[in-house]
Amino acid sequence: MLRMSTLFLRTLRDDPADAEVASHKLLVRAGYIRRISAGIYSWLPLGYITLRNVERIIREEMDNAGFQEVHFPALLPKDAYEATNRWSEYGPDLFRLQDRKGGDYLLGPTHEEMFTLMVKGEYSSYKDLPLSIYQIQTKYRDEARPRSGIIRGREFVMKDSYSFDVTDDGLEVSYQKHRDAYIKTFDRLDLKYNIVSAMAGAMGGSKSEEFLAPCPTGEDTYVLCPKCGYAANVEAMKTIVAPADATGIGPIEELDTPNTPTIETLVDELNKRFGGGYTGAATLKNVMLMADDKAISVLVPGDREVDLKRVQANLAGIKELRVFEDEDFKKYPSLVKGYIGPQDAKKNGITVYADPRIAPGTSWVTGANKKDRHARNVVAGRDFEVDGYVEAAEVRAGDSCPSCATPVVIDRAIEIGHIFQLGRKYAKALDLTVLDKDGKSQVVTMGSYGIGVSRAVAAIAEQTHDQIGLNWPVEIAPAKVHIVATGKDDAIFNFAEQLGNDLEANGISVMLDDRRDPSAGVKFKDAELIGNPYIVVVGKSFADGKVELRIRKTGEKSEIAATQALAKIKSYF
RNA sequence: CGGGGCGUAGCGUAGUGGCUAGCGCGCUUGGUUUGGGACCAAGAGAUCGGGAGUUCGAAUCUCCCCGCCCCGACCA
Repeated sequence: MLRMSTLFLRTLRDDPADAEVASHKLLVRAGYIRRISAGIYSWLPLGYITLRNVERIIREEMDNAGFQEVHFPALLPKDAYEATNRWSEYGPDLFRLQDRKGGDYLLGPTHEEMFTLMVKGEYSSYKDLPLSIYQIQTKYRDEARPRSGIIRGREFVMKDSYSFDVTDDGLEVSYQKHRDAYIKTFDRLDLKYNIVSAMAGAMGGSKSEEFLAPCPTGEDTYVLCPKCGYAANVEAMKTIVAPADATGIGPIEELDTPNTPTIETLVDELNKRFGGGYTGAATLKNVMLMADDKAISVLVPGDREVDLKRVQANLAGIKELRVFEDEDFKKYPSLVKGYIGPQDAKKNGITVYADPRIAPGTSWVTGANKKDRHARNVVAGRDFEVDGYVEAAEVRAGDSCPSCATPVVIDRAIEIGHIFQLGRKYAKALDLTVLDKDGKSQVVTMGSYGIGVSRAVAAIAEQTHDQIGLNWPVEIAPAKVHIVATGKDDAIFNFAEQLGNDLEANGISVMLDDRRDPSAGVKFKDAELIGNPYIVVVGKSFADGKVELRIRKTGEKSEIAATQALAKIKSYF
């Protein structure tokens, strides 16, 4: 039983000055966490109990799914990370340090390498697979910008699992098992979430889905179809456009368009000249990009910006992608800034990628590759060829759902889980092979699956809190029942103590406010701030043999005979 | 890394060159209170982020450094 008279806890009346989001403010005010440094937090008793409750649920669901728990150090030698190139590729996000002999070490940001090596050390036969193992570990990433309290820290707790299979089909099965386990886990954590398709990105591999907990303060944006439920990360959103019929469209017509280097000026000029009807969407924008020192051109409708993240996520193997700078234009003198069109791209040897909206047969107004000149009736596939289609244009609310064409909405969320089919990248790099039935060596295929444990605490707080404080689900709260004893009558405190003991004897965790000094108001405010789901007030009506029951979530209050309290509360669980 | 803001007691803050750095919360002691963050009285608690400089005099002005927050870039 948590007795508030001795609990290591100080609640704060004011919001901390360095907190912006609700979970951060409330977790600090209610005495769950304290900041140590940017993105690094300590857990006080209430916070640590809550964190362990979340861990417990995750652990139970992983164990139920047949995954086995192991544990790695956070402090690791660099060797394995050199084999997969991540010692250099991970860049400044990696916490690096040296031992007294000058040997290089790191604080693990994620543990694919170590798990791969662990399995390599023990197993060498197809008969041993499939295997899924996991750990709950503190991870370290020297984030460029930690933010939002515990939502994005430099030290955080993660549950990471890894699956090992011989075949692609086996990987698919392991992946589905994890997906199912995640659904059970997040349901038990009482989180609202969407499963969205994502891009595998830096982790390598193919299929990937994110579990996103919708929340206005979340830092991920994703696309959601209100009708069919299609959900996708913005990078992974697909654009479906039917090819157009260009048979009636006349030949290219070059126009004298002085001083129209931007889409706005061009549209104004076109409308002046042709009596209206032109919008930015009718123009074709040629955005020049540098992709790892290679110049590429990306075509998007003029009313949309290029989303670099989408381009990068959809073009395999590009490490760095940036827009052209003046220096780059100097290297390509034939490109007339503001008047570039795709018609001459072949001459310039530039690879042209187009957003799917630039479908074959669509007709555009675009640059004529001469200063102050544009061209209209420029038809894709007739007047220019594209080397490839790539999702490039920014995604907007109202864009068509790729599966049912309903206008989608864009929502914000916290990423609480991410599951990947990694494939053989790590196994190959670290030479994890098993012998198959025929005695032939096979490279193992892997999946990797993460849940942000400490982040989940914040996400739950974000989704459940209200104006007056935290408001935990029963399984997460520091205690299921919060007993508030008010007044100064010893009989009240004795009864509260007895009720607490009885509840605990029945397996119901209790926090007891047995402080003698604070006024009733202070105790009520604290109870509400701390956010345990059931509050029992033993106070002024105790003289009439009654106590008050409150349900934190609904605000519902009721009086009940003190002698009935135990039975009544037991019936809640 | 670019832009913006901030750093004064455990927390929230006032203080734009002047005397002993002020207030609220919290904390200690005594008293009065006791169902919605009580009241009275007396206290403890601050090298004003650090260093250098300007000045008769610096929390306050200048320079350098450090730290924190927000937006962006970046990021399982």
